[in-house]
Amino acid sequence: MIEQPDLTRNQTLVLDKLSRTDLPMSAYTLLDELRGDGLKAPLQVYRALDKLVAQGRVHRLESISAFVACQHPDCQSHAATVFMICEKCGKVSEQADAGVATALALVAHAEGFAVEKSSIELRGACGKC
Amino acid sequence: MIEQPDLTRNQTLVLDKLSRTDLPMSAYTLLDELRGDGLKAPLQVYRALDKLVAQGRVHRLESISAFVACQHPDCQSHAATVFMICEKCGKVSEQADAGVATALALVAHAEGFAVEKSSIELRGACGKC
DNA sequence: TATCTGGTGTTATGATATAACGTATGCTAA
DNA sequence: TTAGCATACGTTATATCATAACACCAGATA
Repeated sequence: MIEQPDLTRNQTLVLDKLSRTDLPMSAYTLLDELRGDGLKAPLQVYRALDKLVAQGRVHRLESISAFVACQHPDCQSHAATVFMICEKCGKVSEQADAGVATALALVAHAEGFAVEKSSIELRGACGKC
Repeated sequence: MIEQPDLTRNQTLVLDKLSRTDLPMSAYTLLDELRGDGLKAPLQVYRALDKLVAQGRVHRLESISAFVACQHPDCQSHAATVFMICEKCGKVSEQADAGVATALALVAHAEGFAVEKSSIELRGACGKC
């Protein structure tokens, strides 16, 4: 288990905002929506996001430069998380999958590559769209 | 087979530059290195990159906002390409793997998700580092 | 010729992210 | 208690990545 420290005010604001939607948000959108709570500068948001991502409570979607709250209770325990990003409705589904993790581990091992982080993002249309 | 049209001058410059290194390059680094060849503005590079990426001759590494020349002769035929990016030496290895493709297809199918593009990037240390 | 398409060049701007600095707060150890 | 340290905060400025909008040109084609 990884320790989950208490969150600071800014971290709480950012995580709450992200948790109340199933859509990814950019750092600047977060900032705009949190101006009413006193946030004024990008760094306030980015610093909070850095911590939240490090703790695994938020994920960064590299392919769209946006952030989503983790949808899993115990995300830290998963090796490979697959994000499916719908191009139509924008919603994101997060799935941990052992088969994907195993297949990726095999590819990495064959190259002698030591994986530290992985980013697996599928773009397309979700079941509803 | 996908048709591979002749490249324009700007596209050729960009692809040649990328092909002469095994390191990924940002669009602005490419621009700087191609100023001697007459390129002056970011759009000249981005437009060339757009075409090359669409043709599969260049890949964009989402997690580092950089571009690499494709290392495969027939990349178009592969469903899932895994990029392993070394955090120490910066080199990138590109592997197409059927096991990964299959595992991802299963995850997507379980969600009813229709995949259009995939981005699979592993960060870590390569065999030499 | 007239027109269409796609590439080009250029200026300006938008979007994402970090550097650098000083301040405040809470903890720990002498 | 006080000194020192680590961490978060606030602020200004700046770096980095990417696109909008417009005019021009060259080749294809009807």
